[in-house]
Amino acid sequence: MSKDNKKMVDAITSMEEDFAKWYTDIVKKAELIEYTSVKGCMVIRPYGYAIWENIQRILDGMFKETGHENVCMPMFIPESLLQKEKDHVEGFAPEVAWVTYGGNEKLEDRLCVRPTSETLFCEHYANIVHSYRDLPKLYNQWVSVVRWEKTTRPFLRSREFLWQEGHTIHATAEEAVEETEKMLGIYAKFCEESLAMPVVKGRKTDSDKFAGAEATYAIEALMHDGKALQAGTSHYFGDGFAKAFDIMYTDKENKKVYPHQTSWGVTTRLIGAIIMTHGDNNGLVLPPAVAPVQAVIIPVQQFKEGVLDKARELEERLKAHGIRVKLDDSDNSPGWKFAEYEMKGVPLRIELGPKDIEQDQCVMVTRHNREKSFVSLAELEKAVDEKLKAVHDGLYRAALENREKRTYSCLTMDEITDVLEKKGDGFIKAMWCGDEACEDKVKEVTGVGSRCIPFEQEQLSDKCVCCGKPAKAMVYWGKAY
RNA sequence: CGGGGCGUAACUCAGUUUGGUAGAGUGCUUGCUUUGGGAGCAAGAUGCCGCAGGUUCAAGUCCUGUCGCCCCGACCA
Repeated sequence: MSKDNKKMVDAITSMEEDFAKWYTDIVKKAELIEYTSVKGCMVIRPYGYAIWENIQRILDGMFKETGHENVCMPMFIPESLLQKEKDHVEGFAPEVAWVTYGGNEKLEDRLCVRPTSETLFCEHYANIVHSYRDLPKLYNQWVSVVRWEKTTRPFLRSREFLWQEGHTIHATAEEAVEETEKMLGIYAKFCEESLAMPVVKGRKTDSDKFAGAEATYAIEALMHDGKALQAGTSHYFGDGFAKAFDIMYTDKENKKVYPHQTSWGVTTRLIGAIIMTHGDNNGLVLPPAVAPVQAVIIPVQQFKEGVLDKARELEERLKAHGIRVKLDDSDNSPGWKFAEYEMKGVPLRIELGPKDIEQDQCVMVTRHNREKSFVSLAELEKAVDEKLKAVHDGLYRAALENREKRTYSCLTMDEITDVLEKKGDGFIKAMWCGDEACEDKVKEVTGVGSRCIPFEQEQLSDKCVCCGKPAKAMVYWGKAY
């Protein structure tokens, strides 16, 4: 390990020592969350919430650009409504929280706290969709949902979590399929362009489908420890929900027909993905697009005449340039501040002391590689733009490299076991016959489950890795969060 | 839901074996000196020892119960 990369912050457990502890250390020390007295329910603190706000702002813009409108559904679903689609209720019933009393009165029809809102949207669509002229409806909502998880982890699996859920309804199957794919594409684009996180786009196997869906698509990312994380999903429902909820419209030929639906979502889990994709042993590393603070200015010998004034001048210039900038003029030592903002993952640090002012320059250090450079103050704005872009590109490249380094092609079960043992966790590419029994067996024998059937297929062989019968598709396998 | 760990100051933890005045480091407050990688000295403030019962002259410590959290597995965004 080079001098430039050595661990400067002792407060964080190193990821090689204990990845899980490293993760929780970061989440706490970077002040993203605080635990509460209810298991699995966390306080998202200002710094953590600001990341979510940036994610929201960018994604919401992308949704609006593609014609979606925001709505807000109630948080309660009567049990009778949840029951209407058989697969859906079977999938979610084990993890819903129930409201059984209203004040002192026991409720006749108990209410579940929404674990997802398909049923609510369906009830509503049944009321407002009557003619082909009413279609499509492209709705989205930003809300929290509750799923009573047994084991919980901040951002990755909490009992209440924030998300957006898009719910659309279309005249034709083709249109709905197109929507499903389009939204998956938007998620992938967002992950790559805003989170600097490469993802694999693909379809889930039938056993992994959303409860009630005809097809589920997902983007899968590989974390630093070689485990896979589902970063977003998009579902095609066909007309299954429409039939269950009796949603019909009159088409151009004056015939009553069923519409076709989709739903898609990403959650605050994305914050967990950012941590585990880019973070290092000095703390969080944030992609510039969603960093609450993109550049921090740290004055050195700030008590000396003119230093703070100059620092404020830089702050104003960068603000005017549209940079989210913070000047830390607290009386902590510069060294303390360096460590603090590294822990918090601020992409760019700008140091300014008497020596710099004398030479009309400042020092810039990029968080991901700690590269230091001297920049003439005349070029401040231009340099910041370049550095932030360099951080984004550097993060993306490193994440992609990690994924490629940890992606292995295997032709037999023994090869899978062998690779996992010798190289550690990662993505395993292997052929599959399409039989669920084989999928289960791979998981049982090797420990890796199917992540997705990627859109970008490769013909590794013509035989299933498990049974040897003709293969239908190449599948990405991995251990998952 | 199974396995493991833990609840004592804001944080990390010692003290529980063998009952006897509630502790340390960090942080916090104030002052002075410092400032280019978590500064130094001095003075201060901070505790229903998770909760409820019990045993005892006496419980952080022993007994019974209970609540909660963290980690690892199976399931899930």
